[in-house]
Amino acid sequence: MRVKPGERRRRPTIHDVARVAGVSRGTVSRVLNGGHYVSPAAAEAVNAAIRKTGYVVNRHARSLITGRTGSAAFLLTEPQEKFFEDPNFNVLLRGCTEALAAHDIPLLLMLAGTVEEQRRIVRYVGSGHVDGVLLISSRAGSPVAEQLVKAGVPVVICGTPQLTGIRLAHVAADDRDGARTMVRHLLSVGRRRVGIVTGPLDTPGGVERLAGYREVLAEAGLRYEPELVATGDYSRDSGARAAAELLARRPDLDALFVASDLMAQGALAALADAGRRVPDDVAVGGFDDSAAAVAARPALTTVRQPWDRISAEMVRLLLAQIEGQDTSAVILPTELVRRESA
Amino acid sequence: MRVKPGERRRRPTIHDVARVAGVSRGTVSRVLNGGHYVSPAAAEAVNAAIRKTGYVVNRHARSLITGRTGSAAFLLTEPQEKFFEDPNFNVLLRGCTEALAAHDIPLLLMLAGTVEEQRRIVRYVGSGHVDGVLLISSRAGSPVAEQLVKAGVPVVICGTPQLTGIRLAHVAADDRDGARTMVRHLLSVGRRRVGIVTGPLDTPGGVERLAGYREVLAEAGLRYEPELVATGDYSRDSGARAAAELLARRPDLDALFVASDLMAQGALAALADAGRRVPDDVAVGGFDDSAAAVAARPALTTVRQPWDRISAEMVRLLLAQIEGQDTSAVILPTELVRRESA
DNA sequence: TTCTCTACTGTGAACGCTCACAGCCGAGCC
DNA sequence: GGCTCGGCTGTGAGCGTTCACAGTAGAGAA
Repeated sequence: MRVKPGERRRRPTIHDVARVAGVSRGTVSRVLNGGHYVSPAAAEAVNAAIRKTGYVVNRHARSLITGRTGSAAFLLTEPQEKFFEDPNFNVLLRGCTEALAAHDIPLLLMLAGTVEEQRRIVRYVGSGHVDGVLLISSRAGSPVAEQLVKAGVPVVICGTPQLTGIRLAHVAADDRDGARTMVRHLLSVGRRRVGIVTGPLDTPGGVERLAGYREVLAEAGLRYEPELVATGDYSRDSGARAAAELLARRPDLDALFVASDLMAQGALAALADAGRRVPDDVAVGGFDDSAAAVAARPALTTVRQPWDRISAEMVRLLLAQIEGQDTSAVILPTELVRRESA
Repeated sequence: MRVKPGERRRRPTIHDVARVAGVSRGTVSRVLNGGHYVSPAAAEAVNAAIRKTGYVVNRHARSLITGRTGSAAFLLTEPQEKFFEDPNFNVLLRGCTEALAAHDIPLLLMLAGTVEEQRRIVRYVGSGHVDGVLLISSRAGSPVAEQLVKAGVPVVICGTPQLTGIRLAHVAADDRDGARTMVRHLLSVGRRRVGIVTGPLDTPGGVERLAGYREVLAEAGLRYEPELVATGDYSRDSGARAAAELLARRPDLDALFVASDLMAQGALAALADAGRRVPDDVAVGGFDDSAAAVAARPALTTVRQPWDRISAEMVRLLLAQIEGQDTSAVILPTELVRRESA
């Protein structure tokens, strides 16, 4: 609508501003970049000229010389739906957006759910369109990370990356310790037949939480029984299915550690269907402390992942990398949140 | 991680490729842009040199001269949560992503829920970082659209924009006609006391669907009763509240037209709570034909919004605008989808 | 042979900005 | 007065591309 080909008139450049303000390009540029070494009179004239001409910097020209774009990407390498319905995701995205906003850096959400989209995005990002990438993926070691790092793009991963040849900066909660804390809690309230619904076992989070569970059983002198283990995919439905399965295998179950709040919601439903009271008959512990934990009935006792700190650390590491610093991984502690379910 | 300041070696440029391939910059550039007027031998040498050097174009340099970036934005001007839980949103996003992918254009999702973020994003987009913007907002006439258009950025809006001074390209379903179709259907199955749960009345969609409802009542010789009208905000809960309210006011209600499937889900729950059978006691019609319609019990009879065509048209208009063409608005027809609820 | 035409190639000039440098001016010090 | 020094300013170069243009060589027609 509007704007015909020819009509699209040339946007004012720094030259135009300089001419209108009666100063040189250099002075305009200095005003644009902090205003140091500029006399008040000149600064005033430049600002007036900018308003008058409607000047906006051409970021391409600027980026060409500075090598910076002033933006960052939040890259999802799995199908969007999976994330959008995940309560943790929204918290993380908001946290990262705000942390970057403090540096006046816009965050661009990019979706690369298919291999073809991944190629497109890697090419796009690799050719310099953002200063860095926050990579989100439950299978955190996806080849995308490697490709980006090889292309020289600063990358920080959320979660623990799968083992790869190169070291990858990442920020994660201490999954194993969180699981230990929860299982210890379940034992401390007198439970002995503790089942677990794990996340996918091809993800670090899935593996680590199971490992924590096993460690605590061992330390309490309890036997590890594969019969008490079922696996879900972090969705509510899978939690319900897994819980029903455990209940069928071991009707005498008296506690359940579910590796995500969303799955725990499903598990609560399955327990209710089976006529079990929570926490009286079966104590249930979740993981995440997401909105789902509070919404659940009964409200979930869970392990809090410090999403605010995770997003803050991710942004901190990314900015440091952009500055050319060497960054390392950050593992953050979790915290037990007691509610009604255990 | 890795990449120390000095270590960040200069990326190969088109010069390097030219030197390695033993040709000129011009020839390399031609290979990069379609390969016309390049001899097979030269093309081969250039491609080999690109592989050898690991060359990737610098998009800033390219954009500086072409004025294009090869990317587009999907801009949300309302809080993310609102969209992420909306089943329509995912369909629309996916459709736009795919339509643009056919042109090898990556789509960047930008969130501008707060006024401050809107400023940041408008500045970012206005300074040339994307070729065009697909603007999504229920209150489609938000100032963001005007600002972008004034900054010379191609914009296509999803939905009907509020009245503003400037004409805005947009794509929308024919809300009023869809509403008419649904209400006619409810009357055709013998209902006479038809209530309506509208969307917010400060949005075009909310207003238009109500208008369609009134038109059909008039055409059927029925009186319009404000008592039969309640307003929601497109959320499930608001649908339940509105339906309960209508039921309290008019217990003899025999049909309900709910302006979104999600609200209709809520309405179904409220009707069930009130002991009404659907469709026997009360026929219920939704709007959208989203995933919620199929998931509802009973499955919703609804009005299908052609999201696939909407996204395709949005992209078509945007690309046309980017080419400098004048584009107009597109209104697409809806379709009645009969299921169990009416 | 000469001329034209086509396919291809190289070169200089942008694009709009930042950066380094050099220069200017006036104040303060010797 | 001469010197230094700091604040401020203008200028030229260059970032890595694309684009327009000029130019070359070889094939085919006249």
